[in-house]
Amino acid sequence: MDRQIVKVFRALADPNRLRIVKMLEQRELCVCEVREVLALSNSTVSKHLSILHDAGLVTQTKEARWVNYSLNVKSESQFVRAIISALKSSLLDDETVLKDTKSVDRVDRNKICRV
Amino acid sequence: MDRQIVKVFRALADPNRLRIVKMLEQRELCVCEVREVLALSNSTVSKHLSILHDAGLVTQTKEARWVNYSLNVKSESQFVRAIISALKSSLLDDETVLKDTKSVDRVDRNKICRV
DNA sequence: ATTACATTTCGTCGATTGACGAAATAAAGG
DNA sequence: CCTTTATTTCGTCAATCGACGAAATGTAAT
Repeated sequence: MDRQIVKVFRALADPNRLRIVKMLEQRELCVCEVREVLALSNSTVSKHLSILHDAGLVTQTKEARWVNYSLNVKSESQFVRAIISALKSSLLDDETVLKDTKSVDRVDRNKICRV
Repeated sequence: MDRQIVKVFRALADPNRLRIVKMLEQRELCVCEVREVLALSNSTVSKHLSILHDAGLVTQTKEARWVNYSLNVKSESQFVRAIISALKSSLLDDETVLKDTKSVDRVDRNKICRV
């Protein structure tokens, strides 16, 4: 059984990781920005992003002190692209997602990192 | 957070339930036919199908002694349809799925139900 | 070189999940 | 009506998972 596909579904089977993916539809984020919006600990957020990365749903790049995470919209995997696309048109009026969207607009790593 | 979407991902986060969905792409099946192919207990299979049904991925109809399960390709939910479609074009050369496909062709409730 | 900062990893805990066998349920078949 | 059959539900167990704080790591900034 193809472990990658199971990993994708597992990655998205958690509400907080779904929220992260919806946030990353908006823009690239670092761990502490995600932490700020989700109100979880740094370690928990880091673990969530690691799971999403391992599933191939997000990419990570280093920029100064920050590791930036982006949605992997150009994945080699057609399956991953199809899932990301399906999610893009979903949860559009979900209350939690809408609230997160506003928070993503406001959050600024230069004001909040460290803790 | 929309519980239905989480349910869909959770439902598909288990390898055996993925196998069931791929089997149902072929044809409608009853519990004992799925049991035969997956080599799991009746109760486990029943539970798996219940989870898939609750997520909106499969439909169930009663026919004589049997409850038949089918893939919900005409779901009201565009999201569910997109996921089913994404899976349709995935796992096409997966060894386990290919083996299951052959077994589905052979399995016959009139010869195997009961335990 | 040292310090500061952002992230990752580790260990622990309580909750959840997939497996099973037994019991219960639904209803077809005789 | 009674028996048989197929399925569902229940209870238990071991494994996994998401949360946390602390420790470790990587490296930019000074």
